[in-house]
Amino acid sequence: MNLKSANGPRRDPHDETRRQILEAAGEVFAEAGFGRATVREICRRAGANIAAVNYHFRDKETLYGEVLRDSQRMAFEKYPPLPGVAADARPEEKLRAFVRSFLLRLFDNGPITRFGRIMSREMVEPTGALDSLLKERLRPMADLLRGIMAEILGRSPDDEQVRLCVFSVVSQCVFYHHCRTMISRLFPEQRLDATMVDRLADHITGFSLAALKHLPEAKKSKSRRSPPATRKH
Amino acid sequence: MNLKSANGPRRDPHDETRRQILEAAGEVFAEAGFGRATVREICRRAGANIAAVNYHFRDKETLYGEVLRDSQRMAFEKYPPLPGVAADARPEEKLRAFVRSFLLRLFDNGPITRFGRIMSREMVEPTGALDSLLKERLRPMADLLRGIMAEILGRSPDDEQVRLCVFSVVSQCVFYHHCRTMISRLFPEQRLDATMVDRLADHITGFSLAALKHLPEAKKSKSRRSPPATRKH
DNA sequence: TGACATGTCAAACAAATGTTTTAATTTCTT
DNA sequence: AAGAAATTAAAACATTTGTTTGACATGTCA
Repeated sequence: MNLKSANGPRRDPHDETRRQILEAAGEVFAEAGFGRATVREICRRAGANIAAVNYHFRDKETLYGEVLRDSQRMAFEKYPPLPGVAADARPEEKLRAFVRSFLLRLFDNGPITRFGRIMSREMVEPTGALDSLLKERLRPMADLLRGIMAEILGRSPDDEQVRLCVFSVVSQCVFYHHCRTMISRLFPEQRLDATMVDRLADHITGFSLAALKHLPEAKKSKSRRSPPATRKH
Repeated sequence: MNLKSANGPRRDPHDETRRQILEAAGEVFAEAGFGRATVREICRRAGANIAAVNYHFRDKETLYGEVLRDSQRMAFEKYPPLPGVAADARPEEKLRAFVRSFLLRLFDNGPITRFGRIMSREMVEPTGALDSLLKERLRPMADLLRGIMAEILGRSPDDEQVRLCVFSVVSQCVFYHHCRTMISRLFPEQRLDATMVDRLADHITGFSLAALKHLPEAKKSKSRRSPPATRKH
């Protein structure tokens, strides 16, 4: 009888091969994407046999799922959405922290970069591994930002303008990472790494807050929010 | 001697197979990307033999290049960057037209959709076919928008803030198309098709112009820190 | 008509890939 | 230490892929 196929291999603390495969898979998937990545290359970098992937993980797809889960967890552990921001802080401050963390999550050097790389590909051709990530991480993130935006605008989180403004902020955050090859070619003077994060965060929050404060008035659909002025003055 | 490999096959006007392969290849490349697309599927949809791709085009890669060139030409013929805008029009009006055309180019129904789909993939994993497109189309577009933005801001086109604002506008345009699978899942109420283009264009231009008009004054080359947000250092 | 270029087709080729198999080896338990 | 379980290793398997080959068909023009 084959225990592996039923319960998977034992998770010994000294299971080194499995860990190294996960590490190597992170690199390869981030560089080549799921389709172009090969288990042979993963095993080569892990110093393991070709059969190791199918033994320690069920198949390539399951391995990919674990890689995505792992890199996502690392990224959000190091860069939570609102690091050290008081719950009652001004929404403008929350927005700035949110944008900064977002950018850092994408431009951090080291293994965390994988998360951004893999996510970029998931946007274009999503895999099944995206579903759980969406529920666990992305939806709470979206709700959080929607709440911040609603507070700044003095509107309901379900308002259409709030949703569009969420898009406007998020789009600026993902753009620099997602389109970085195009940016580098069209604007070689634009640096795109962790050292630029603060400057980019300054611009994005400055640009967005200027827009949010002076947006042309649109009809409020179902405004159920009382304090209309979180204004500074 | 084989003339095909030297000069390519004759371009007879009644060369139907070649045209149908180009058409089918457009579909398949847009749906699956260069890597996942197979010449067998392309030939099947074109009703042609498997050898047809290598006969009429040199190989899969050359075919991809012609598809990209074709779809790009169609997209910009139907939606030029500034359709019917006078050269001396106000920059705000130019910006609105630019954004609208940008969105239409991505969300047009029909064969033009392919351009957006293929470009999305080129962002994540660029191929050699991107180079010529970049020089011919994208750089002029970028320069055009940079000029508009410089005029609105009253700054030099080479100013860093101008560049960052270009990014802020372009990012909002590409976002809805590039991240449409994510948007659909997180915000099912958000429609994403040609019927939404006008509304999206209104929001993007409104948001961006509000920001541009009320941007906090930045020095020419130094970043600024306005709010009392820094806690760590 | 007959040579010739051009296009089409079925088949095969060569390389790559995920996975499985089967045996050897290591590790753990008793 | 002995047997069982877990892990590793080499090889092979089954597909899929882009590409090529060689035969055949078709149209053109002397």
